[in-house]
Amino acid sequence: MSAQNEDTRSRIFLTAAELFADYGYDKVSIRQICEAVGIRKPTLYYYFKDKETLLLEMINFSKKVGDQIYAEYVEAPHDFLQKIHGLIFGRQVFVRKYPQFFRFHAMIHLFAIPESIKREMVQYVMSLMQRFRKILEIGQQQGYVAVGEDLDLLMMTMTSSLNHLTIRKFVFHDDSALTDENLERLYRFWRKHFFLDKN
Amino acid sequence: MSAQNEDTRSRIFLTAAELFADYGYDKVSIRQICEAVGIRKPTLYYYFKDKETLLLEMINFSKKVGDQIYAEYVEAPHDFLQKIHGLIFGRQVFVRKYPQFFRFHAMIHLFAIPESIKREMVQYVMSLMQRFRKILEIGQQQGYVAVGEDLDLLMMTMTSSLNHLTIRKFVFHDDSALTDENLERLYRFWRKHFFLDKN
Amino acid sequence: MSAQNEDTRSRIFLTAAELFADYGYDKVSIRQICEAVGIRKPTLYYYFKDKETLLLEMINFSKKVGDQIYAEYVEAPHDFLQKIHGLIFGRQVFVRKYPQFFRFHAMIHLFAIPESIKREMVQYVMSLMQRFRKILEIGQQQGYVAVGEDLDLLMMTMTSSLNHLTIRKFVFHDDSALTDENLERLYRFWRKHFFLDKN
Amino acid sequence: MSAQNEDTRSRIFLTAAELFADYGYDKVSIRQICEAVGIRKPTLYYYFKDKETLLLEMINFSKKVGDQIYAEYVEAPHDFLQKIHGLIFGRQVFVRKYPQFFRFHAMIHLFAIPESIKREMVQYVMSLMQRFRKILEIGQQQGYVAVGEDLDLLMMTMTSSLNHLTIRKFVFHDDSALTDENLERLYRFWRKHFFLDKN
DNA sequence: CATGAATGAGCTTTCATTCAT
DNA sequence: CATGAATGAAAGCTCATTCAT
Repeated sequence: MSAQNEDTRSRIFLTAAELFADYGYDKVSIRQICEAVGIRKPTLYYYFKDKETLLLEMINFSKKVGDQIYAEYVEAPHDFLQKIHGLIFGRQVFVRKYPQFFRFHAMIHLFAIPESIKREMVQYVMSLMQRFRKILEIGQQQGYVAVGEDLDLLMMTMTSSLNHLTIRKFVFHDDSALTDENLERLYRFWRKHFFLDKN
Repeated sequence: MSAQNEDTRSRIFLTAAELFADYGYDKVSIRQICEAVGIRKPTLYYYFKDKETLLLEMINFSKKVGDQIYAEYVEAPHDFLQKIHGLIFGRQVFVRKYPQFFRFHAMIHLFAIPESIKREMVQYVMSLMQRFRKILEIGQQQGYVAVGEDLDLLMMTMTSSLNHLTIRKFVFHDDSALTDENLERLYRFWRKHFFLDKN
Repeated sequence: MSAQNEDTRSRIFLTAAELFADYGYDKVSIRQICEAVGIRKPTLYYYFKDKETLLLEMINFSKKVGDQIYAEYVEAPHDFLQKIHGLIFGRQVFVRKYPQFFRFHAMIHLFAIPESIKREMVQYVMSLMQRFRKILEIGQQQGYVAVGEDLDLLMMTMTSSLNHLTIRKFVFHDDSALTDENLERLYRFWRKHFFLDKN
Repeated sequence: MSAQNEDTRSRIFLTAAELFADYGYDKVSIRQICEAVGIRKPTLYYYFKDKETLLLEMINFSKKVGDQIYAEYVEAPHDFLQKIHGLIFGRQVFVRKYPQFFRFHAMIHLFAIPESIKREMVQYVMSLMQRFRKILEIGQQQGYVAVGEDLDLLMMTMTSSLNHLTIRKFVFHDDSALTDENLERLYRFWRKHFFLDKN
């Protein structure tokens, strides 16, 4: 693959990600993407079989990045509180590394996409939940989470808070939502209400 | 307005609500709505200026019902815990009273809608937040919420949990999410983690 | 159905028949048809679900007319030779009644059409053959066709000659092919070579 | 021209012939041909100026082979009946020698091709007819064909029967149509009905 | 009140073809 | 010899909307 090639391809990729994040998958036409990239329509089809495939490749890229960050910031650390901290701040790493892309990643759940892709996404989110539940079990073993705690509700509460902030930033364009300071506040809130202090 | 008139109008209204909830606002065509209702397109345009107006009227109806229920189940009760209980179970009242419509109400946040409408919706949701924050302040006055508690985060945590369950039911079609039993569990979870027992 | 309606619809129908006959089904675009008729594209789609349906309706009309003529000119007469005469001159009746349409009828076998439609057409032609074979059997009973004659070959020979002339006229634009005089010649040729004189 | 060169060229040639025969000239895209051959599009354009030229070269090849066989099997033999036999079985020689190509040869008349090419083809078919008429005149001289016979109709009848069988095989996929046995039957049918026995 | 008929603008996708390398 | 990259033109089709009746 020549440099030119890679360049055009990834320009399509990133531009489409931004547009999809801004207006939703099917409000964005191929024409719009092409105009934004500065190519003609058949060129886009040279790189991506069709619109759905373009979306799929973006979702897969999203997942890959998300998984990598989750592995590094949540699963790798040994200490439970560090995992929790990583869960919160891993998002910031994503945002900073692929700013345009994170918006896509955050929005993708919200807009109308082909049914088949939607089903796959639901599957994926479910599996993420399972993975996260294991983290909480480790927290219990390490004595940070009370025995008898309702882990499902705890998991849901934490996940939904984080998503809420993300949506507030990217859907409501509320820039105060996802600041480092705010996330630090969230971390303290969780420690205070949900986790035991071991000392 | 004759009875016939009103009937056709509300049949359009309800049918469109269901279709929008099922497939998203702009995946549903005027044609589809008309076919489902059993009328021709100009008839729909007789009752609703255009597709956007139809959506707007549905959103306003949604708000009205939501507000009524909020007033009755959250604002009316004197005791803070009753308010919280009402916050949770008011949704169930909505669901049972206008089943098709609640699905619309829950989904509307998630799909691509005209930008102007979206802005208005964001405004509305913000104002709801403010209203809810007042409830928490009352909780503080009544001694149920700790002095020094981070009310913003508390509010966000609660709101997002409830929304999470709603989405799980209507987007992920997970019927186990929004059962009475589950909501009761959530109520206990909140009481245990967030609210003080006054005795 | 208003008169206007019927008019536009049948103008599309006839214009498309001519164009299809001239250039073949998929060399003719919807745009071309619309321009020729003097309407816009959505109007065509108002009357015909899609291009394939348009073709199908034309084929069915073709069949209907063909069948009627076959019944009247081939099956109705009692005497075998009259049947044969009707077989030949029935075509002329079709040509004169629906001139544009007969061209379509003659060409449809020859051009690329959707596979599903093609299969159905083959079925139909086969069934016509069966019907025609019965005519020859009657000829045998009436003593016009020799006992022991190879009816399959006879049938094939006759059918293919007629088709040949038709193709020569409509594909090769050889106007001398399908004249009354020529058909009369063919009739005599058949009588001389294939049929017994009963006196 | 190198061997490699010739090889690629003829692979394109044969593959295109098969595809054209299967789906028709303009239902087959350059892309499809290239994928089937395993080359990229510009390579095809290196060997053939454009799609029409490719078709033309195929038609010319078709003609050449057809002419050769006609010369050898129809024109070369001295005895009229042998010529007729050759007319019938020459096709089988073609089929066996260039199986993929004969299908193309048989189908080419049937599908939409550029108008200019079509005109040329009609010319060619007409000239074949003239050539064949000469054969029948020889038959008359040799006493196999009755004086006063309508040679045009005879010619047409024979040609169209043969074409009919070919079409039945390649368009209708009726494998029973073009068997040696069937052709032998046809030969006997002709002898019996059209030709005089000289003894 | 309701509809038949019509439309402009737009959609996704594919085509044959070219040019620099 | 062969290809990666690009394109103008056109395909079939659907959309929200309107107007005369």
